[in-house]
Amino acid sequence: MRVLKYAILGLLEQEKQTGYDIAAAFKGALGQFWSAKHSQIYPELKKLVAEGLIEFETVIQGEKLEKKLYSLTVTGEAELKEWMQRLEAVDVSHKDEFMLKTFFISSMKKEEAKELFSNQLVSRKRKLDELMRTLAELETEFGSNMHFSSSEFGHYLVLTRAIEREKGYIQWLEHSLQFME
Amino acid sequence: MRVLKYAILGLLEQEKQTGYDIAAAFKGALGQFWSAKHSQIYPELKKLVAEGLIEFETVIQGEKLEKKLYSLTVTGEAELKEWMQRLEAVDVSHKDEFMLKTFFISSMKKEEAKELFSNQLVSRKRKLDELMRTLAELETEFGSNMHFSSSEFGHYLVLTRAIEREKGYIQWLEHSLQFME
DNA sequence: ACTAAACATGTAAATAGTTACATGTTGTAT
DNA sequence: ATACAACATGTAACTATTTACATGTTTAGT
Repeated sequence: MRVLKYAILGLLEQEKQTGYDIAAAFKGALGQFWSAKHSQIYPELKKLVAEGLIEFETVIQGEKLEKKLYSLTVTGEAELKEWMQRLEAVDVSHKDEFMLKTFFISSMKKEEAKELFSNQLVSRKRKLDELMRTLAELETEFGSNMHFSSSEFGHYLVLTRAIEREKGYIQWLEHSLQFME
Repeated sequence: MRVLKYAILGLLEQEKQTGYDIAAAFKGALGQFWSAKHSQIYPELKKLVAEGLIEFETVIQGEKLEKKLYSLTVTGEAELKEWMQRLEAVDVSHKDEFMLKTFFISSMKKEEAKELFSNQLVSRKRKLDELMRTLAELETEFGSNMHFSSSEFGHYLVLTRAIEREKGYIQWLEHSLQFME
């Protein structure tokens, strides 16, 4: 699949940046749906240079710190566009360890299950809170009338999706807890 | 993490079964949240036997087909219980290639984006339909008054979660399409 | 001046997961 | 009878991902 490849191409299309910057991007809203560690990013960058999809210029930061600013080549841009338009099948299993445990709920006592679900509910609510705060920041910075041509439209869509996802999860947890009385 | 290990232990706790049966289980509702191919399952079974968590008896099917019926050992059962009660942190990135594309929506023309979203909407609706049919089957087979002690309670919870997840995704897709006018 | 956090880049080793290779049996429908 | 789908089990090679090892610089705060 090489999804990381396209994640990097997409990030570089938005802006020239270093491997470190890419790793940082995965810590933001994007990280809700894709991420990679620097140990995977640096080798991938090397590979993409070898394939001619990206290139870099070395920039001196401060006195002597060499950093590599990567950017897309024409070929890289074309490959990104091709991937963006590809209509891929929805993949089935979004792995979720908590739901795996849920499937085996019959092997637990009712009180243990409640404990597990309550704990998950707390974590999910905390996460939702965090995401809502990020959205609020985005809205104060760029205004709340987002539209297709806003530079932050992708960011906005991803955040709203993450928020709705958490809300849905929370509702299901609460409903399931009620089911257990 | 060794999550597959626990998936297998959990399945074997429900019932003695073969590697093939385990692979089949991942094709059902469970597969919405965890799955593995037989090429990963068979070596893992071997490893779990070596670790003393499971054991098997060889059974002859028909004339000469040897199949291995695996079951939990006492140690295996204990390890499963320990994992079930563990309160793990919610992991951040549920990887989703479509949402990665969404993050890069600014690199697309409006019409391309609409096409992408419409296509995803169709796929998601189809998937929702499938899940709803599975739930209907479950309800005709076991009745619709599910409770904690129903043998199919885990199955039911997983299905309802998968359904709510798709509904949420669909709503977000529709809302986002409206946003693009 | 010092210190801690953030910036910056890599490699090595291990685990996890997918695709491809490889083989044979059994049950069901025609 | 025969053919096809489902049952059944494995290994090999490759790709993806994580954890650990390894090192050095710059910036901001005290």
